[in-house]
Amino acid sequence: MAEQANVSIGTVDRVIHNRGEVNPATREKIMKILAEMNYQPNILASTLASKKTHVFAILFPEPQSDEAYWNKPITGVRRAFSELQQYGIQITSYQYSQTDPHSFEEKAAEIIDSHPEGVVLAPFYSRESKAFIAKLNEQNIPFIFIDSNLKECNKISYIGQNSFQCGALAAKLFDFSLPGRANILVVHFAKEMDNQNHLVQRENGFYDYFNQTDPGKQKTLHTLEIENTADTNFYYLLDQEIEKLGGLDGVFVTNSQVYRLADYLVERGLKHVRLIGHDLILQNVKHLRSGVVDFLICQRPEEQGYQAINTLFEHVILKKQVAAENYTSIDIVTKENVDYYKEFNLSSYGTN
Amino acid sequence: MAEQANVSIGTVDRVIHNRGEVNPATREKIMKILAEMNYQPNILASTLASKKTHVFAILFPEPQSDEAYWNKPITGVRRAFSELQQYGIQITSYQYSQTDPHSFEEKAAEIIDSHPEGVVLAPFYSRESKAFIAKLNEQNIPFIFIDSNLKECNKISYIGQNSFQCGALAAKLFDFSLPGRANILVVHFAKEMDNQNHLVQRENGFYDYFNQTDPGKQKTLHTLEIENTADTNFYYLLDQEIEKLGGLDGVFVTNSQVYRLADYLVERGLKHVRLIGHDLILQNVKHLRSGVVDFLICQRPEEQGYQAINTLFEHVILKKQVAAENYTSIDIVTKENVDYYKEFNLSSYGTN
DNA sequence: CTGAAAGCGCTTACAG
DNA sequence: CTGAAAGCGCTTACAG
Repeated sequence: MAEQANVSIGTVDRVIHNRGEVNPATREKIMKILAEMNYQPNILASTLASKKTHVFAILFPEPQSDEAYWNKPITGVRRAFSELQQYGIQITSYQYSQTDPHSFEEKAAEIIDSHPEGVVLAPFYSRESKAFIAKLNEQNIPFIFIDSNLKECNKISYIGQNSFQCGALAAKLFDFSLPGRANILVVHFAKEMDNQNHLVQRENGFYDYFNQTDPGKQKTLHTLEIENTADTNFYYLLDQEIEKLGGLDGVFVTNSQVYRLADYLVERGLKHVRLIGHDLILQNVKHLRSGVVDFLICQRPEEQGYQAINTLFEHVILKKQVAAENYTSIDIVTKENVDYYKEFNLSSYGTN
Repeated sequence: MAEQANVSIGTVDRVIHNRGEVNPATREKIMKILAEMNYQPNILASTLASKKTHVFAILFPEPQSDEAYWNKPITGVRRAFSELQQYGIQITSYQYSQTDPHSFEEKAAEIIDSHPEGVVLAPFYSRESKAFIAKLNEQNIPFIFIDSNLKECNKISYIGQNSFQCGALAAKLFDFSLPGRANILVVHFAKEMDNQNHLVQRENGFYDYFNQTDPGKQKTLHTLEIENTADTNFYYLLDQEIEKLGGLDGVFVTNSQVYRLADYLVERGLKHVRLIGHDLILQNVKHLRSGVVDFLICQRPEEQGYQAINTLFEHVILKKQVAAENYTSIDIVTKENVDYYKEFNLSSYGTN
């Protein structure tokens, strides 16, 4: 190593990790030799010697059931953990309610108190997220967004889809399969969405596609917001809407709750309606196989969880440069290829 | 560790790696304690101490150009290498000609002579591949198939698509966008394919779909084999074929050379023809963006290369159980989502 | 058949 | 400001 090439030993370490206490002259000398020999630290030896531990915190929405979407990113986090625990990585998981912004604030405060070395969060509530981010920035804790993005804050990285483009893709698929005149409904199973919300961005992409390609206004588009509760009270809303439109040819549901619309279509015997929605959850797959749902536009949530942790590791431990925006693929899933989108599933890891 | 719990030290190592020379009684005792404490070896320490090196060989077709398909799996191999070289993994790359089975045999012989600890191969020529595999089995060298599969040989794993299902998916997309009567051509840019060949399996899946769903024979299907050379002499073949069919509504090209058919359609001004093919190479993407190609059915070749090496590492070094068939996703790529299928690209690593 | 020693490339107190 | 020593959890010859 550089030590024999020059003088000291632990001094080399001091300059590599610049923990001061080094004569500028010798520092220069060592730096030069390091550069010359293109020194690459051996992380194996390094983590073996320093029995240090690095804790990351994740802050995700609580899954509404065992089959719900938000279980999947956690699976990916676990896989990353299983690979990185040998480097002393620990992960603490925090969950907030999808209907209670206050729970987000509570968990965020807990995270701040625990002083993690990095955070992965899904910024579901944008106001509360911004407050949290301000705190993280104050304390110089690096963070990564997953699933949806917030502009203009110094995140390490965003990992997720381009929501606008998801909407455009859904539009294309309707365009492809519904030639001529058609009534298409866009359904949000959510309430009070602000403009940062990625469901709104999906909607925007959808409308934009037809604005670009359908100057003759062959397609009649309409949007409906339905509160995200588990009941079937929304059926009458749809009945009304369809009557108003004078028939229905297609429905685009902007999130993973498309199965609820599928249930409705089955209940009402509306077999000819093209239905497109998002995400590969069990209930959606059932309706995809039976032909009620035509296409599911999917992300790879396990992959996203896995990548988020890995990216944090690369940034925090390996001090590598990481990409600021990591847009994941927008997958079109049909009955024919659905079997090949089953992501890995692991047994048990102690992610907490 | 177990050492103080009992007696020795290097003896524990001897039983863990069973290099004999251990009294059966003490062996039992140590085994028991190991099990009790659920001993997990520390690979970091292990690879640090034993400055061993593990060499893997890869045997892929030679890319026909800088933009050709077979560059992509190599990129994935490089990425895996960059992560695993710290564990002493080395990779030697061998390439054979896609038009000369003999070159495959030559490279295979070189690999055998080099005594690698594992092999990843694309079994392009099935007869030659079988001979190679027989040798590998003889010498107990584990191997993994990538891209296409060979049944009934004790491979560690297959990593690639289900080709039959790719064909079915292509059929579905035509079915979806060409209602009623239609003439659809299946084009192979290849010659003398045996039945193991994955292009043939794609064709089979395609025909099977319509056999299942089109009892009224609304679709007229026909297959054409065109030798895989770089010229445009095949244009007249297509002209003839179209005349015979009395018009053309769709073409399915079973491999990545769909851009050649796109060139033909542009040249002949056949704008209304639906065109579906395989794989995300530059020339195909160009035609996808311009609207000549409607859908590309894609695999993730970088991902496959990456996974192949990782799987070999897990089997050979980590002694883990690995999945025997690792079917990768069958992605539908359109103009709208193509930007999100650009896989990672790395600068330079010394894979050879 | 089984110890005990040296060393892998680093980090971490601890002397000076 | 800078050495020198001990140790991380393992492996590898080398003695007995």
